[in-house]
Amino acid sequence: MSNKPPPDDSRVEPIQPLQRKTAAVKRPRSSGRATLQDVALAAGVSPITVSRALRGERAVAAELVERVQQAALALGYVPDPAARALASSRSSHVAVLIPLLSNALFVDLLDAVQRSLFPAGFQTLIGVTHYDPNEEEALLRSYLLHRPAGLIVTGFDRTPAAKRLIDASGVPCVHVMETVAEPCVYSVGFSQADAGQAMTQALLDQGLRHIAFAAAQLDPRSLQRLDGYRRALQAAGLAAVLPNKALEWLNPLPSSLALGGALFEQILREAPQVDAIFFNNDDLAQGALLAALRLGVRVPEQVAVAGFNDLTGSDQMLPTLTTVRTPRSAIGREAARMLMTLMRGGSVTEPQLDLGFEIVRRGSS
Amino acid sequence: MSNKPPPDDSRVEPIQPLQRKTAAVKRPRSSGRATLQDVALAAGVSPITVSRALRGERAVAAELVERVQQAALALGYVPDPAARALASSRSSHVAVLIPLLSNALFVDLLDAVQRSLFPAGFQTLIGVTHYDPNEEEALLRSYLLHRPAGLIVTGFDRTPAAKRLIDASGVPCVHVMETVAEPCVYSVGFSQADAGQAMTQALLDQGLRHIAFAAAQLDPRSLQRLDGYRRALQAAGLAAVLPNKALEWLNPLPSSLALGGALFEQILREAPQVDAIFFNNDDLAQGALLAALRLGVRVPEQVAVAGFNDLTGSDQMLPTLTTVRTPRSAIGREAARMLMTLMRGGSVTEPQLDLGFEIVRRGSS
DNA sequence: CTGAAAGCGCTTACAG
DNA sequence: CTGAAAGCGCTTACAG
Repeated sequence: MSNKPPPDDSRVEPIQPLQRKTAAVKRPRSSGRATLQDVALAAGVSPITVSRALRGERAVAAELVERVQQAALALGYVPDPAARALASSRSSHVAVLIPLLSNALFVDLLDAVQRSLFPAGFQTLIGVTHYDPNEEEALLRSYLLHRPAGLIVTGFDRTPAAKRLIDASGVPCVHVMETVAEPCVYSVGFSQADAGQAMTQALLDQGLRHIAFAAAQLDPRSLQRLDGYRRALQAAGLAAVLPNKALEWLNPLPSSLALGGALFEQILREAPQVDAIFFNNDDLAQGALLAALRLGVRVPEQVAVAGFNDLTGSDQMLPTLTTVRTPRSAIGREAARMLMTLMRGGSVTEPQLDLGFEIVRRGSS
Repeated sequence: MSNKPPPDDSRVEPIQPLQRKTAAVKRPRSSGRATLQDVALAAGVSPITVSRALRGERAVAAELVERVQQAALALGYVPDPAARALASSRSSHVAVLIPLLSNALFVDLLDAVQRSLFPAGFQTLIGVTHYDPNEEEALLRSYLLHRPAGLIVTGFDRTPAAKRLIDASGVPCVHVMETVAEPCVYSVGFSQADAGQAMTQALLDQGLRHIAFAAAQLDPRSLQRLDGYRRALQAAGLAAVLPNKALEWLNPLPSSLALGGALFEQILREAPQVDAIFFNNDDLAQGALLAALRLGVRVPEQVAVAGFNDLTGSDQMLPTLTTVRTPRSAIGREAARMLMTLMRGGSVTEPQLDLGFEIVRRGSS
């Protein structure tokens, strides 16, 4: 645990003059940690061989690998991430860009990513974009300076400059939450539009006919769900009966329980014929259910309510909330797995991974 | 190459002009980014001066600073974090260790930390300990290898080994959520015990006498709140009337709406004399309010309910939830500020920063 | 399959 | 106040 022996620079000093106890002379800058050099010395090989043996790169004689690993273990050697990053111009960081930390959806995603990446030796750098492409571009610019080993970004809605930054960096990148059929683009998610359509269809199948769609934030994925909603109405021949617009409440404010309650009241007031409301996110729907309790509106008898994502608490509401369960944990896990393959230089058999969704019918519809 | 390589070991060669200017025939490994060198060349100074001018370290002639900054700007120079970390054995990362990502409390904290640190050029590395000191120790071990510039950890409950790791690393460390009066320990938080006592006292002041305390997770801060609860009862002379134990429901499971509902039912069943329940976290209390609706128990007439933290949604419940508002965003912001002072080598005037709390009386009590 | 050399882009430590 | 030298601990690129 003491300082490692000074490097054996056989200087030109055959005759060692007095032992000038070099107390302050040449203080080592080293951190005291075992280095590649130390392991090499102990194993009786060159540092490069140690490097290769430990990384499992190229062919190294099995016997040497064994010896190196033993030495590394004995010395408690752990590679220095900074040195490695400098030499290879690639760090052990994975930057993850998500819109928001206050939406449980992304927290679940993040948690899953982290759980997969950390044990593999990757550190997660989290960037919050607040749904703003310009903020995302700035984050990207900043994180790319750190030469991340990989990148996970949310969706496909970004500035052209941001796209160029990603491409030019050559850093492997996986897109999450949506999938898109484009060559050389990796994505893990599900079809937001199909999910929106399926939920709407489920309400239609119950015999509901005046189905409103209420969304907040209005990010790209919200609008895709809206598309799905419209498709379902159209397919049911209802789009002609009532102009869609009359049944769509689109609010750009951030999603919240309070906003959901406000939207609920507004819809009942402005469109009393509505017999179901499909909220674009569970927090809105939960807020609506609470508002219904407050107002004495009976759900689902008077109006049915459905949400999206199956967030925590939705199964506790009164009534329990019908919703679309989205596989964000699986998305995080699979995205991490795909990214690791890419970072290793491997090839991915299924570059567009669709993990689907599930309609969860509960008490509110 | 053409030059004869010098004798393998510098045996005895005091005289050696040695002008091995290796021509740059080789392919450059450089990334193409502007380097310190480039800026130095452009500004007509040495690289060290550029380094110092840009970091604002030591005294550099104002005129040179100006010139260097211009050159850096013109070349779009941005320091390489890896090189900087390797040379200085200190990265631009700040590791933040929190128990959970699924508790909104910590998400708020994290968000505030990130907002303060990122603009100052620090990257946040997030570690989730799941309330497990051993997991925390492992994370610490791993993150410390990256030579973080700073550390933010939650509370004071950690393994002795983890404490030693922090101390030995010499990395500035700020503790959040609690404060403790110990020399050389930096903390930003509030008194969890005082908050527990104040909430209990507020219920007592309303004339409630059979106040139950219900907690999940049972992490150190939960238990401190329990202490405060006991102090309040004792001060009111109620501890003697009823043995405390009969009014305490302590469940080690993770906090959740569902668990809150279950605890609520259990308490009403097992202790019908209870006229108020103080839940250790808002999610439990919210679950209790939903259970009350389900069961037809009138809150607060039949039993009052109080929570802790004032999480999102508590003001939307039916009835709205009485709770303790905790300053986690301010804690994150101030912890980041304190840490930045420490990382700069500055001294902190108030090493134990108590940010207080606030009782929020609403409909449930 | 293995290694000597060079270099990644900074900062430290020492001198002047 | 400024700089030449050395070095941080790895990997790349080239040879053999």
